Amino acid sequence: MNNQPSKPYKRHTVTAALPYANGPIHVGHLAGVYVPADIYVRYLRLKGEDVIYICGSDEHGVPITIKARQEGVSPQQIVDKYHHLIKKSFKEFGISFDVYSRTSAPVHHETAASIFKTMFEKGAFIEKDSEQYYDEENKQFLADRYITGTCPHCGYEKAYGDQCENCGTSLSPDELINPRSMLSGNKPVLKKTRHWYLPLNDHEPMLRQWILESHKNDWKPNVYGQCKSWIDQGLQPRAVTRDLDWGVKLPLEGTEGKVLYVWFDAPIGYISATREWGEAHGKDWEKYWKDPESKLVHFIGKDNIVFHCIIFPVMLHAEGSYILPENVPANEFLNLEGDKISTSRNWAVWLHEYLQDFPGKQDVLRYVLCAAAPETKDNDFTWKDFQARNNNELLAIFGNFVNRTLVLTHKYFDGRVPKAGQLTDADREALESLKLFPDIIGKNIEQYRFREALAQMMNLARLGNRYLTEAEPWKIYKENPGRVQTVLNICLKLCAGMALLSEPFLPNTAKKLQQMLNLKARAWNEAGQTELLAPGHQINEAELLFEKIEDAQIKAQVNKLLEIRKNNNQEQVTESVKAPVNFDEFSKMDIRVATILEAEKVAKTKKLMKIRVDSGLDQRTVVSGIAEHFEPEALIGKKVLLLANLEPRKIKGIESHGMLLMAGNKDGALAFVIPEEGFENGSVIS
RNA sequence: GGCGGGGUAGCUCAGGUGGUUAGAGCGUCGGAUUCAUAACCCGAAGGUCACGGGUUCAACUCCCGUCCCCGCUACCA
Repeated sequence: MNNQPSKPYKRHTVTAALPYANGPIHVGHLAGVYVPADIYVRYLRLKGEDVIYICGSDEHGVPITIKARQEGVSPQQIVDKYHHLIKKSFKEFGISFDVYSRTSAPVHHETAASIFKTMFEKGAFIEKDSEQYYDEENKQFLADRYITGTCPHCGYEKAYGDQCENCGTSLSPDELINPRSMLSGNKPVLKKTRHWYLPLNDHEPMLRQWILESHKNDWKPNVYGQCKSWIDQGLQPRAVTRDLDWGVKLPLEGTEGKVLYVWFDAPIGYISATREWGEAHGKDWEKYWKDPESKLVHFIGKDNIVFHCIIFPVMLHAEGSYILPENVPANEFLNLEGDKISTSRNWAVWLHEYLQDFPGKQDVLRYVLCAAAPETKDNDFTWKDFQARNNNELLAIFGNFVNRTLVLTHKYFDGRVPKAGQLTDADREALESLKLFPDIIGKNIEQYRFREALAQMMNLARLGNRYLTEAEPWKIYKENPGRVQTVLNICLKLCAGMALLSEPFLPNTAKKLQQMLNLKARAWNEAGQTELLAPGHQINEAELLFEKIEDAQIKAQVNKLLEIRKNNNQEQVTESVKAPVNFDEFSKMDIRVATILEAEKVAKTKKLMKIRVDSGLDQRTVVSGIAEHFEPEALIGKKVLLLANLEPRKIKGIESHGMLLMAGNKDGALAFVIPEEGFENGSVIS
């Protein structure tokens, strides 16, 4: 990460991951992607660089069509709702996109279709036919999520084609017993369909050279390692089309009902957004994507590494005229109060709610999220930490130094910048240190070390506090007002430096401070210079930059989360009640007491145990997913309940005849279920 | 199970081609101070650098093994 190639770039193309338009933005998104990217581009702008910051809503894909169905509205209505909510909250929060577009925009459909077409004409795809479930009444192929049926594992009747919500198992549609189309309720039929695949494997030499060799030292370890892992495991062709009516239509004859797979069209959204910006501002957008002197950087979360480091670059490379990203600084995940953030479980701090609950405190959240950004490993957001960082750092160190300086300037010199006299060693030291900060902070930002950059920015304020305290102007004013002039002159210079250097991190605070100092906006490199404020310059009234956040406010937020946690636990209980069965259905089950004779772990699995049982009728082999909970030796001789007439099934090459019945609690622990006294093998449960 | 990332003070994190007393911020405790939103400033306590082996004159830093957390992946009848 340290050896930045010193290639000179003429311009910067910075993208932030497109938020999926099926929910609002939360602190995890901000800390991982939008805040770091925003700091980066604000810094580049202050350096006078040519930079464009691109984002937009990702609005295609099956989950949005599902959500639309559930709510009885069109997919467009869903994405409209979230697109506007997201766009508005970003704007209010101060994420300074040059353009925030959306993938349902006509310019995106055109761009994505055209890129597909170019690739198609260059022979970048392979075509393959396969059989997929089709709803004859609605005349359409069914996405995995649109097929429902009985879960082959737990018997839950409303399992989806990709996952059973009851037992959490991931499925494929052909595993479902008695599959039904969610559109018509009919039994779907298998029908042949044609799809286009991107042969990622053909591009392996390019990826090896580009990532493994030329970016070995400047990509983050998590990103580089993940890419290496994927490349070494061998890449597979990946379908780029789907049978769906929500998305970018294929620009080929005779392909009605087919759209680009969402992962293919989404990253192209960066390009179409740039095009939209270029057309609106009369700028040549293509330079930002095609000129090798443009530096392309993708800010994303770790879940997106493969798309931005492998798949999208392969697309760009196959298209032929595009540049590849110079870096992809992916962050890890942010947890909330110890638990994973979850949109569906409402376990999140939502940006639009934060903006309501803490009006005018955008910079506080920016500060906290940057200081605790998950740069090298997952991190935890807590309200207590939020409060502490505001009260003990922003307010006590940054705000306090500015306030002390301005109050003293007004008190002694009527708000006019005093003239510096003879400099002492301490004075010179302070000014020398100030000069170093633009470079120190800037270098850290350029290397995507935002936490360290922010800490350095705060060190400038610490330096100011120490200098001021040691100089003690309030003590010496009477006998030596000339000395006080020099001290405050230097303190004001430090404040002026802070007013510029804090801008990428705390843009609203920086602006406020610049207004208080009556300072015109300057370039980044001027921050270290000492003549920003001329003697005699009139400054404005001192206002507080930050206010204390009281315990009550924090308590309210914590309580809100506790309430959500409580609701989630209750919902889990009610949701897991299965559909009613009648007695006949129940009596089909042949459940018997059995004894475990042998048990061994199945090789190369985490959960599977191969178990030999005596069922009273016979001895048989059962494969059971309990290996995480028990040691094989501990099982031998144990009495268990056996579902004896479950259809045999091969698991990992082993034929399993039946199923062991276990009790499982909400923590995921398992326990045996057996008769109280030693009933003999074969005893029937009814 | 495979692959990747991580495991360093109460909390959030730095660090090192191996080399004297392992660093910072916040928190805690003590002192000093009053210009300042009980804030600032000074000082202290606090770490077997996940665990076990090995290489070495010397390892937190290199090698092997184990455990734990996160992600991808296989798998869950």
